[in-house]
Amino acid sequence: MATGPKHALFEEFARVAQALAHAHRLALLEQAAQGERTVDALALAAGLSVANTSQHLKLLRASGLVTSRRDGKYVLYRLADEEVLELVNAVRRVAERNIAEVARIVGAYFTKRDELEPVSRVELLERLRLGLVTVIDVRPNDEFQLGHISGALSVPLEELEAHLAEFDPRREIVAYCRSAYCVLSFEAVASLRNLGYLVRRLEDGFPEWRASGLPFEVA
Amino acid sequence: MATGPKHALFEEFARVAQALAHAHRLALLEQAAQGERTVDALALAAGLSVANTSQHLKLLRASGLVTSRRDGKYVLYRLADEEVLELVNAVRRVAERNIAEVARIVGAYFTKRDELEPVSRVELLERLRLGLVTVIDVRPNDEFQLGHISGALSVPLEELEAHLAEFDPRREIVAYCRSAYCVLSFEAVASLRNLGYLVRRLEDGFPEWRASGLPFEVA
DNA sequence: ATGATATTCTAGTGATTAATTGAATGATAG
DNA sequence: CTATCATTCAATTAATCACTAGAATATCAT
Repeated sequence: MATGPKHALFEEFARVAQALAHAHRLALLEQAAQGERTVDALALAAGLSVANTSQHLKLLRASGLVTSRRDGKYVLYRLADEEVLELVNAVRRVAERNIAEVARIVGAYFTKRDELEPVSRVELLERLRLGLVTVIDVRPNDEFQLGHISGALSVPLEELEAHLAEFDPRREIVAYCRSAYCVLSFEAVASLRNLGYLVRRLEDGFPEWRASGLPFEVA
Repeated sequence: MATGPKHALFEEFARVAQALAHAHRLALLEQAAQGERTVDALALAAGLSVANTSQHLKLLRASGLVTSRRDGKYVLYRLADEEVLELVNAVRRVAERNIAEVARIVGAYFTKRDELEPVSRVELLERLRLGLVTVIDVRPNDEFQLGHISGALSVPLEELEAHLAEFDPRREIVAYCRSAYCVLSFEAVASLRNLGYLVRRLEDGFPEWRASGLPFEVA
């Protein structure tokens, strides 16, 4: 119907939105936000076949959401830029606020495991500076190595019990993960609370910490 | 494939993105961002049949992007909240930055009409305060009446020539419109430049001005 | 109540498009 | 040359989608 430059632009914007409009692609974006990942790693993390993952990544790249580079045998994908992280979080916020089903899922699963407010990035930074807190990264270790909050311990959720000795029971623990609703940190908080630890979650995840310009380390 | 609460949330987020993934719905959102509009007005503005508009609006409402209320014979739609405006703008920014086709359209059409940087909201506010500038709202008058920048003149693009007498040739003119790539303000700037006026565009549009908490008037 | 106006719903249609897979093809390292 | 990693191709299946027409519903004016 309508033509003209504005309509043409809207069609392009719609393509970007379309790229976001699939649960698998959102999962891939969450992974890619952690750092550069191979197609294989992304496929594994998302539970998809490599071919299918490659197709989805192709679409994400065409829509400007991810970029790739070849490194030897591997092709590494990552978010195109931090705007993409903001975009995905904007979708999340709108859904949280305006869709009843989201509130239901969050209420039924997540708040059951952690009814406390998460720690804000600013607050964590301050408490880190004062040496008041133990920060644990509950993602798998390979994601930790791609980048993590400075001073954090790598404590993959499956190995939580093996690391208990490292925790000072009198210091508060802050657990973080990939993103706002990454299951791992909720599980970690629930387990550690049961064991009597004082523990909270960090708001959002590592990508948001890094995008905020806060101190992080690689490897 | 994957289940669990996270996947369920991703499916909900994908539904929100899906709602954005159509040029007509983006056009409807742009209209709804100006203020409360009737279905009829939205249909007219988007060039769609009323029935079709109603269907799209239903989808937008189910995805939490717009809300509606009945006022007598009419049903009025508006954006659910300002997060939605941010979401749409986040899509726009990602597309601008990462899609070559968008850069091509913008370069081919828009920068031809106005190669100057737009005036920022902060700058306009300051120059308004100092009385240095004439602000013109080039949207149709009904949108002006739904809300406009305090002190702005209603100068619908079609009536531009009839309003020339109101402009002091020595004062700079700032034109604004619905959104970042609203054609009207680009056309207005091009026409007024040809007539020798000093004129620039405001960045983004009225909805962003209002969402920033800057002074506006209704009626 | 009745007619006029505004919006939504139902159902259907035709077209388009999307997701996925397995096999074939490319690219790279050793 | 072979193994590994990734992409592409071809094909299948499924889905969904945009849109319309006409009926149905809601409200207002008289």
